[in-house]
Amino acid sequence: MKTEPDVFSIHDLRRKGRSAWDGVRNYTARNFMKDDMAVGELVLFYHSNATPPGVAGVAKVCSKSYPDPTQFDPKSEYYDAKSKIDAPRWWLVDVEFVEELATFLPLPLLRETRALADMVLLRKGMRLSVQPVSKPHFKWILRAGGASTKP
DNA sequence: GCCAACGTTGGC
DNA sequence: GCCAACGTTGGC
Repeated sequence: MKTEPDVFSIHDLRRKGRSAWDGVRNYTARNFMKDDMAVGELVLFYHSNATPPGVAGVAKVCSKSYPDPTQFDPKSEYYDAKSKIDAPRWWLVDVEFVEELATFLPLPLLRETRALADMVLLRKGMRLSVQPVSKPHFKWILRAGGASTKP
């Protein structure tokens, strides 16, 4: 899951403990949250639009998917007038803090790592803010980042 | 700040 | 259903 650290960083998640992953307004990313993420599943926490960008930590899915409440709030920047209470367009999950990586893994390092050559994150033009990570890639990142989390 | 890549919108 | 125009993401 990608987030801009200026907006919401791994430290913000550690401080809050858990957070609703609201504001996602891309259908493909939404579908992953709505249909594919199970409670207890581990998540890589990626800092985008940072210098450098990279994987900063580990989180965990801690709710089933439910409609993103910000879509119904006219005062929210994520308000969607086309969304109806009985037919929500946008869904999310809650995530909880697991750990910050002992070693931040910057994007250039990931790019030069052969074991990650076919990682979704590294594909040309990939912009999805919620995307799948294969088990081998996940394990490599936990190990390289000095994580204590077991996959 | 630039711009490539991609997604969405809306006219037809 | 097509596709041009536009908006957004996000690395650099």
